[in-house]
Amino acid sequence: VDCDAFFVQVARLEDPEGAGAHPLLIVGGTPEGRGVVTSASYEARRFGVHSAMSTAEALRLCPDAFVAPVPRGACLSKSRAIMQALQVLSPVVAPASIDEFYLDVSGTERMLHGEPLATTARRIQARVLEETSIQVSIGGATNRTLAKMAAGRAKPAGVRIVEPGGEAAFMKELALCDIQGVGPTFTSELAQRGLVTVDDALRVGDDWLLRWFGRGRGGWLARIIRGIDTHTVVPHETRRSLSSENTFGRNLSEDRDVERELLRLARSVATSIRAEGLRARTVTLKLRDPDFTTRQRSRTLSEPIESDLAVFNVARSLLEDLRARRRLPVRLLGVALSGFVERDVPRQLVLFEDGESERERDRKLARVSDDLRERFGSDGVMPARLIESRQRRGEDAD
DNA sequence: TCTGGGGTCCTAGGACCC
DNA sequence: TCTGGGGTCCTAGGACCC
Repeated sequence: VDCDAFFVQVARLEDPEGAGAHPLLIVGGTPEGRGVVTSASYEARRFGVHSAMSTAEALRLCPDAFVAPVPRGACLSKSRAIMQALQVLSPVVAPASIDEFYLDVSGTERMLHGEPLATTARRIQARVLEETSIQVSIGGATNRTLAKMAAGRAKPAGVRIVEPGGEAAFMKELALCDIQGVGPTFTSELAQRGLVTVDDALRVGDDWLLRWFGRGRGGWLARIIRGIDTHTVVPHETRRSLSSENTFGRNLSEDRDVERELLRLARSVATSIRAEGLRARTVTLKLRDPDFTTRQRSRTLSEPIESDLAVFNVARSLLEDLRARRRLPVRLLGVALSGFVERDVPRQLVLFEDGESERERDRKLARVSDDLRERFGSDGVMPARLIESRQRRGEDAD
């Protein structure tokens, strides 16, 4: 189940007079043309506008377009609402991203008196629209990757079913770059060997695919071009990482500003993992220089952490490492956490404090401030240095 | 007024262990 | 009178997806 131009639909629901009133709509970036397109209306796409393109370029192609910011919070809650609607309709639902969901409906044939899958799909589609006002397209197949590609071919507002046994015939319609998992790099490597369509790859034979692209990629390709895919729909996949990053309006050159933004990001990711009841062992810092060079550095601790302070301290030390190698103004900063442990698992006793291990005091402070923010809003409590920076900007800070 | 912010998975090399 | 074979964990980078 794949939402049609999800961000565009949500932006329109959120702002009917603005985004909702403009057929030519770009979501993402600013009207001045900074940033990139997250999603564009189908009308705007006719001008060649597509997601990930810079908004400046999109506006050159489609000068009359209305530019709306990404309604991030509304998208998240809408996504959850769709998830809930789907869970009523299908025994197994797995979200694949904010706007796509896989449903395993095998075993429901008897309950549905053997109705065709397309009929079930139409009903799900109508139901989601009714409950969430979001229009979706649905693809059906005997495996996940084909269902996804079928949904893509059904857009907008369509249903496409690949019947059992029809997998290979469906794949023959496609170019290799249409296959999910074949991106720009693989596409051009394939083209260098003269392979553009699925038919080309079938003709050349598995031996050559394996020889040219290796056991991993070549073997995967040989299977997928016949419609063979072994992914199953697993309902509750556990989170692997959680991150927060920001590209600044202008590059930061003052160390003080860089540290302050790092503190914001560290607080944001740490707050999120606490909300999910997790602790993390690995902290990754991401840094983008003005020339768009992107560098990362990560550190895995012997003990998992969850407090703002511990995450910030590790991130700051990683930042120092990176900035020691190349010290330029900062375009982007990001902090990611991974290597999660459930908070409820008992903690290993720390034998040697290494200066980066978290103290009970830090955890308590973090949880108390979570509580205060829940009761008094996100500004209910914050580090002094963030308050100072607001005061300098003349904002109210009670 | 080029180039966002989330993610997942894979690979390769090195440290380290038995 | 050189340096096996098996494994895990970690880091960094990259491809890919929405």
